[in-house]
Amino acid sequence: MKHADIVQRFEEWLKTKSLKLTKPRRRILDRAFATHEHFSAEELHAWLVTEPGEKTSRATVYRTLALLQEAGFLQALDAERGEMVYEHVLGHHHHDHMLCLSCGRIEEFHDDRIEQLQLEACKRKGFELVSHDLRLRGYCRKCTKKSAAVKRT
Amino acid sequence: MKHADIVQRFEEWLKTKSLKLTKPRRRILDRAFATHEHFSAEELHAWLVTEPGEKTSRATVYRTLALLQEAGFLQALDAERGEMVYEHVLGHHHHDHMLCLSCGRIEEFHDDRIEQLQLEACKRKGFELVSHDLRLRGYCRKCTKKSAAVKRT
DNA sequence: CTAAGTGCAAACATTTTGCAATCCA
DNA sequence: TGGATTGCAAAATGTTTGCACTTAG
Repeated sequence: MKHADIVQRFEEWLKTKSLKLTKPRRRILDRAFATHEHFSAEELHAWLVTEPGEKTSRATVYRTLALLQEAGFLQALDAERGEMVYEHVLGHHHHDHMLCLSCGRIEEFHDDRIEQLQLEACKRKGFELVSHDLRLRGYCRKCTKKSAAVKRT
Repeated sequence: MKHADIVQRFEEWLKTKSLKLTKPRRRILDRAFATHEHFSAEELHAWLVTEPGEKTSRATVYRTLALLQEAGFLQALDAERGEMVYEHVLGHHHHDHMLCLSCGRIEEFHDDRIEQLQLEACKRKGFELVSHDLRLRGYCRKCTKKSAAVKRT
């Protein structure tokens, strides 16, 4: 999806709530979608402070990230580093996460069969599923290799 | 497993670390295993303050819960209520969680096939799995019924 | 014009930590 | 006796909020 479309969609969503697409919101939206990595509110704020442009307060960053989540543009993920990290949702498929305990890398994966089994489990328990998240903790390929190399030494 | 055994095991584990089974630790252990529900550090502390017995500080509760986790007696779970909740691990099988968005209820479920598929996903990605947690968010049977009843009204 | 939005700093909430006093093997 | 432990209060941390001023439409 083109960035202009994203901006337009956000503006439309805001309109339905009688909210405005202000300059700070616009800047936050732009910057959030300019990265394709996971990022935290604090990181995003740091970027905005560092990079040239209008000043944007931490408070507005947090408030706008909340709006972007509510609007379904971003999703928050607790990657267990003490702060939430965000990722794009718009135009992306659902996926789960592998968290590397060594380097902090966040890897994405997906398996429809797992999702299917989740639904079955819900049916068994009479649970009406809204959302889920599956986090696998361990060591990514790179870190596994590195540690094997150390052992060999 | 009998409580006396749990106490003994904890004492042994502590010994391997040159740590002592003190009265506060003992009291925290006892109380933590006296409930079969999920509980938070704050709740546990409140129980200890309310119920008759030696005084126990919040700090010691947090510190001891950390030890019990490290020893593999308890597991922390982020049930998304702003504080960690704990559950027994000793003598219990692994399970995942369903979190009711309406009443906060935490339901447990398990499916070996899901675990198997997780392992497969890890193999595909070259990820060395250490642990995982799967959280399903939605509405439990009770709350689903209740909301259906409201609609009917 | 005026509801909505902003920055700032203070407030929050949970958890952690420094430290002097205390305990116990 | 000395390392481990405790309680207390202060600190840490990520996030939220109250408020007076500003802005968008």
